[in-house]
Amino acid sequence: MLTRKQKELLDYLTAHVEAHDVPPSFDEMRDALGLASKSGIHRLVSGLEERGYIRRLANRARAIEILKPASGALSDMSRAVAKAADAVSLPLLGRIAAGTPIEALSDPSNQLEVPASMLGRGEHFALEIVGDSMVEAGILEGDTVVIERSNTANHGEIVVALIQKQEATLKTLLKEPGRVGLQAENPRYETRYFQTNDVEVQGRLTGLIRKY
Amino acid sequence: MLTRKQKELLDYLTAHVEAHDVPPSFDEMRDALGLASKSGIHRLVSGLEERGYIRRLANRARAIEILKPASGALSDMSRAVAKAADAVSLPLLGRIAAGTPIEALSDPSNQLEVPASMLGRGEHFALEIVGDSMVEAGILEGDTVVIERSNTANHGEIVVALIQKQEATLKTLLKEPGRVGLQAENPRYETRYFQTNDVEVQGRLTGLIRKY
DNA sequence: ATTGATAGAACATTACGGGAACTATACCGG
DNA sequence: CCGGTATAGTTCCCGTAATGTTCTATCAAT
Repeated sequence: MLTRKQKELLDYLTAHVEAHDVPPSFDEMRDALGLASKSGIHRLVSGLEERGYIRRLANRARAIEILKPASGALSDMSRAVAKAADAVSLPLLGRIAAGTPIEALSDPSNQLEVPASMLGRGEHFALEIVGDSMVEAGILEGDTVVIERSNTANHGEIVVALIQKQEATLKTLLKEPGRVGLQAENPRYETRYFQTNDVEVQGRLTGLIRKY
Repeated sequence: MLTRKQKELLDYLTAHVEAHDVPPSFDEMRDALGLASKSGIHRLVSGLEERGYIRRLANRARAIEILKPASGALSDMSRAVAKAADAVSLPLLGRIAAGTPIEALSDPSNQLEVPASMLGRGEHFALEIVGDSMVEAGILEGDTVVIERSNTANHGEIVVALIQKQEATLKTLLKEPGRVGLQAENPRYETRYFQTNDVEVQGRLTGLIRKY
């Protein structure tokens, strides 16, 4: 319902009221959002009012009342604590390699903590890398990759592909007319080509985590 | 009640709002469903509105409100669990490359969320990689490395080393009698050797995070 | 041919940023 | 109460980018 900037302002408003019991002035909002002019703030405030998140009195200083607080807002005290919890737990589904299907590992205890910033939209899961077929792309054996579930991908993206409904592998996707290629990032492996129907994209690579 | 595509879009909408607190734009929806044009999205959105699953303001960016969330959203095995997990916020101190000192970047806003499991006991910080001197170790330009502050390290470990109190670099540490070597993991760079006193270990590599 | 579903592009509208002029309110001293 | 002044809020302009809407072409299936 809100644009990014509107949400940003609402977050700030909520936090400011919690901290000071008084809504901020336009200039304070301008500084808080890093703008150089108040006019932009005015528009954002109008947008929030239009959408019913705040109510205000015209021409009155600091006359903003918050009707629907920002959902993610926390009080200043709890913010410091909660800052450490901005991560998400993903299911570690198993291991993946060239040539073998994903070992099912639906043990629910296998969860991986992932920084929330690594996630895009949609559903994600994690896989542990086996083998060296992607070393040239900086993906080593033992690394954990974060996959965003998706049944489409663009040419050149690294994807989890299911070949003929049997073999799952992490490769660079090559979309060509009438066929698709799965390219290993290692000169010792050859690119394999398949009929478009034989390759099913299960997800695309979103992040990588390695522990030393 | 819904077509397959409509349900797919509603699932995505629900997930996006849950994750970002902000509805997606038409372009984001287009990408998420793997379409090449926004016109299809427009029709799906209209369908959802007509059937009462969402409400929206005409001509307003991201002005979609979900009335009936997708119920099956949680059923998928690979859905991200939106619960807080143990993570820690580390200061992103700057960037590091072979040959240049760390660019000071003490902007406190540059914080990186890191899964707690990646950390050891001591103090940690993060650095962004510049250059390709460690590609053979799977460390690429743009990656973020997690460093545990330490002034000692073992032979063969990858460390942040300060050379002659001037130049900071990420290299493999070679401890030899009477001297130390700093080895790039790239055949195009030579291993450099220094007097033991000229090389100061600032920390050792603990983890690596990459976002695609 | 007809229908349905996109792709593609053109077009319209909104969002956002900076700047400045202007108005309204609060406050202060006479 | 009055004027002066500082603070706060409003409105307009411009320009650019992002976003939303609409139309036509295309293609596949019937």
